Amino acid sequence: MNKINRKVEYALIGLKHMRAKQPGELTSVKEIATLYGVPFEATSKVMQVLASGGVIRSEQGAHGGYQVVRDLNRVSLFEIMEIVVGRVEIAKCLHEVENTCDLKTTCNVISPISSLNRRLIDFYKSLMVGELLESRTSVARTAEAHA
Amino acid sequence: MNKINRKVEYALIGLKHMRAKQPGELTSVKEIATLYGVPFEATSKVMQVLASGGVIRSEQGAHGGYQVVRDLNRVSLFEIMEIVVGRVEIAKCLHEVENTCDLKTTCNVISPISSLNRRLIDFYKSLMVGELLESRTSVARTAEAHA
DNA sequence: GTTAATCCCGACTAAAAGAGTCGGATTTAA
DNA sequence: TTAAATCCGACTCTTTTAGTCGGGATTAAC
Repeated sequence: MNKINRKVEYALIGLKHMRAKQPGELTSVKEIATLYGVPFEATSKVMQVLASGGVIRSEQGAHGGYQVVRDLNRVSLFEIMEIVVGRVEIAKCLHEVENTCDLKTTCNVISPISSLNRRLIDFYKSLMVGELLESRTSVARTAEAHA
Repeated sequence: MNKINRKVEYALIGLKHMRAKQPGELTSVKEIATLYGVPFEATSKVMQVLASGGVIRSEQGAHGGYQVVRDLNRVSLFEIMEIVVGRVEIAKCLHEVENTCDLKTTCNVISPISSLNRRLIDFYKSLMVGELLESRTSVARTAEAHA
């Protein structure tokens, strides 16, 4: 529970890497995959989604690649999560469309859960990716060699 | 992703129900199960865990049941989650014991992720169950009949 | 002391979500 | 034309989540 999605992780890895580049410089998925040891196809798909979400842009063809186009200090983790994994919702009963929870009429915690959901979203919205990627905690037990 | 565990949900349902009772009054799992339509066995197990965690206490035998023993305004959601689902950790690479992430040496986002994890924990720690269970949001689209 | 209601506990099965792979298509610099 | 890259859908494998089952232990009521 509460585990961060692998996709979000790949997104962060990619964003952190691309962010350090010169303006206009492109990064291929291959570059990211070999450098950080992440699976090529999976990472590739995440980049595509980030591109369609407008956070990065792609250039096709040989010598193509990706590049960050938005100011990551103004992109929240919430936005990344919505782009990469879809709706950020803590419980099924909050889902408008396919309302799958069958406790609806009897449940006594819809309000608390929906409240929790709102606060969690606020938390993620307040967290800017740029700032997050800069964090350098002393607790990281293993070196971040390529940072 | 980010979905709240069913177990946590049952815990909240049970706690909210028991909290409204007279001091000393016991609640059986059957009562909760029939009232809110939650599965008996699953809910039962959650209550046992909550009891072993010291949030509620159990009385065995006929006319037995559970009862809240701690001030829920001083019990954080973090505590409940740790009791009910175990370690609150956002990524495998943060897990000391079974360190399953194989990107460790190359990963460039350990610090950000561990930072995120800490903030999320702080968020959950700051959220008191008592206060949460009182929330009555206007957005709850379906009535909470038995509240 | 028997019964019925309750908590207690481990093992099991089924369903859903997560993670990754594969095949092939499209685009474009060289 | 070729090679390097993005693009995309379908598929499998694994892990997690959710729930069930069978039986055991405790205790109030009769």
